[in-house]
Amino acid sequence: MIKKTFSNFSLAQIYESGQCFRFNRLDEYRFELIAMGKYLKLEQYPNSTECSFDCSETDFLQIWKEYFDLERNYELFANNPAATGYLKQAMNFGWGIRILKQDLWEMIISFIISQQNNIPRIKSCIETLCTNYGEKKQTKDGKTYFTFPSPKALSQVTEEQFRSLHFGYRSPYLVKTIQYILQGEPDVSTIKTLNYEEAKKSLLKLSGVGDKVADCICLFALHHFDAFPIDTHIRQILEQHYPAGFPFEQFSGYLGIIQQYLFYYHWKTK
DNA sequence: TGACAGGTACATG
DNA sequence: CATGTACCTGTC
Repeated sequence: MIKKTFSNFSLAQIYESGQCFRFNRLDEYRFELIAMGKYLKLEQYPNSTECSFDCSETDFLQIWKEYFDLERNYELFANNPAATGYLKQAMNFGWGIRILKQDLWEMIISFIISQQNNIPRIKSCIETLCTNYGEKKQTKDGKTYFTFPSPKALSQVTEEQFRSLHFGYRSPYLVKTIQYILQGEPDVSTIKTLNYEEAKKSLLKLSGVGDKVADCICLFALHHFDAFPIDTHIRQILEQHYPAGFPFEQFSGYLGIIQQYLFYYHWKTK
């Protein structure tokens, strides 16, 4: 266990913000995460700035520091004078949210599954994928877990098989997208080098990826902070609280974080 | 029972 | 281009 201290960092809020589907709560202050081929246990007592990572110092520095976006100063955003009213409340409420930097391939598949779907079912679908097609591994405590399946592993799955695993109408989207990516059209490693607009354009070529899913992928995998995914919740917020229009231009460079504050606040207070 | 859940593809005008 | 609609499935 290594312990680190941060400001603007809350495991509970990150967990509840719903950006990661393989982040689970074990009890009030303990969480588990399966990501980047690893199993990570985390602990943070309520209202504590200290967080424990059950991993080596090397893994912390090479993987988790970037994954949890720990180098970024989230305080700066709160000091924007344009942050007033509902947004100000949302920022104060979600003070500990970080934008995770998750695996691109995993986010493409996960957010295709996420459409017209609720979080428990999204999670269950993804776990089904992992247990059926992921790599079986063991933690140092002997606990079994499954990594997120590779493109090659998923290329064997037919539409009928996806349907039998309860993916519903998303099944053909998955089959096509997996095929496109395996053929390198678009090329996933190239997408990582593109700017926001180009990356989004590229992602929109995939089947089952529309405006909202593309923005989620841009934000949660590529860290394009100008991506502002508009889903049903955000649409409601904009209609209710910003009928004259939301001042997007005031938050250039961190619109994605603003989106998460708004989403989380609305989600938790609905 | 039917609406709804972090939408998208496809068909029309 | 903009609007309308079908679509799997589980839960309340």
